[in-house]
Amino acid sequence: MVTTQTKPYHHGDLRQEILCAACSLLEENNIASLSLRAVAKEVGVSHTAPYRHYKDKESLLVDIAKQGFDELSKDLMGAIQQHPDNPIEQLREAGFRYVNLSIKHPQCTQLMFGGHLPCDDTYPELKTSSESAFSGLKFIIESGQKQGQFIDGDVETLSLAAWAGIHGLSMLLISERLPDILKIDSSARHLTEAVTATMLSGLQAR
Amino acid sequence: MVTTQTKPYHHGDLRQEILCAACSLLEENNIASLSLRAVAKEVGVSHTAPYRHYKDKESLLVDIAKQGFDELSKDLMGAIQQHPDNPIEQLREAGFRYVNLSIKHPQCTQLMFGGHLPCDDTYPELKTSSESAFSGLKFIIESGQKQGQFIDGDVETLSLAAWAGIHGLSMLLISERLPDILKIDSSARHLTEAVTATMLSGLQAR
DNA sequence: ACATAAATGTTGCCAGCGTCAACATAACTG
DNA sequence: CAGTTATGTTGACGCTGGCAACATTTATGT
Repeated sequence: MVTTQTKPYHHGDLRQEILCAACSLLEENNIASLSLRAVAKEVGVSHTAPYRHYKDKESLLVDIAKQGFDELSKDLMGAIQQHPDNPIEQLREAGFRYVNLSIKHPQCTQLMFGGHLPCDDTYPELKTSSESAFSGLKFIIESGQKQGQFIDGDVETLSLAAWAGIHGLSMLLISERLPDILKIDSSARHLTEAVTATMLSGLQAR
Repeated sequence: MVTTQTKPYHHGDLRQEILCAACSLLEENNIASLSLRAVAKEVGVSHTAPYRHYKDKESLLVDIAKQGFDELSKDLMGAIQQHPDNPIEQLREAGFRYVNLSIKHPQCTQLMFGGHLPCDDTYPELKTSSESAFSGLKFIIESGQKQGQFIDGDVETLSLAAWAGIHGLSMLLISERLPDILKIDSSARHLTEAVTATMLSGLQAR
């Protein structure tokens, strides 16, 4: 009787609207200054309406972060599909996508990795989403090892090495703590190329 | 006439005590839940006393972060001195120290890199301290290039590649977002060794 | 159909926070 | 020793996250 199948009672899909507005407001400012009340006002509901859809502020933040991890997973899968059977190019492309996504949603990235959320099993769905992203990288490393293009060694550990390089660059770029000289002389793409190349060189069998 | 030379008026070096207490409380919980009022209570002064020494809460956070960068710089310098004229071992040791410091002060590390503070020229002393830490890494890379142990290339860019790898590992470790399997099977030291080795392999001339 | 329960949204309230203004006191300076 | 400055306190303000009580809309059972 309604347009979408899950359109609830009064407002329309308020949970989704809250999530969406929260993402916008988050990127417009930063995590610290994101208030549940501002989100409610943005959507046009009372300041306690969000509590009908999220237990507390943290639950909303978790949902935002989960969305970020899912988008990251999708991007990494895209990188794999873009270069079938070519782990080297897959890893290079994955690096670009990882960095690009971080730059596109810096505040969300900080939320995902900045220690703002508990990482134990309080939110199992968040853990699932984040580990799914990591498994994309693992797949690339494993493929490369099978094809003899990457060095042998524990898959988890080598994947972590690759992840660390890309992740570190992303975090440094959005932390804006890089020396000016790097910001002036080099674009993010150029720096990503350089970092990825170094990493690949360390991973490749020879 | 007094025990230390800079003991001011009523309290004793209140600024230092506030800074110290803030660091403790920060690591006991997290950035979000660190309140100026709690710091004041911890030190035993009224809730506005800190404003005589810090313009606002952010200024205090900046001071904490600056202290973190200075400690990092010192640690990296120590790594250089520990292995004179051996850039490879210097870089390996620097990696260990970087990761260890992050694990020792995870909340402070998040404060330093988590996008909680403005990174423009609002706080020049913070920028100075953070760039000083980076220059330690640059020195190692440059030495290695001069000795022919590291590949040629732009020093800034190669240093960034090294920094990214170490930094990424540190951030992933303290974000506690690593898959369980890595936490169970591997100690932080083991993971650091692996990541550093991969990075070194990518940097070394052959 | 209609009564009842469940889901959803609002109003009002509370404590805690950062911060400011006004005031109080201690230390330095002439 | 008077006056200025540095330091600390009290009280207030608006904002925040969150709870309780209430209102309204939708779903459900008979």
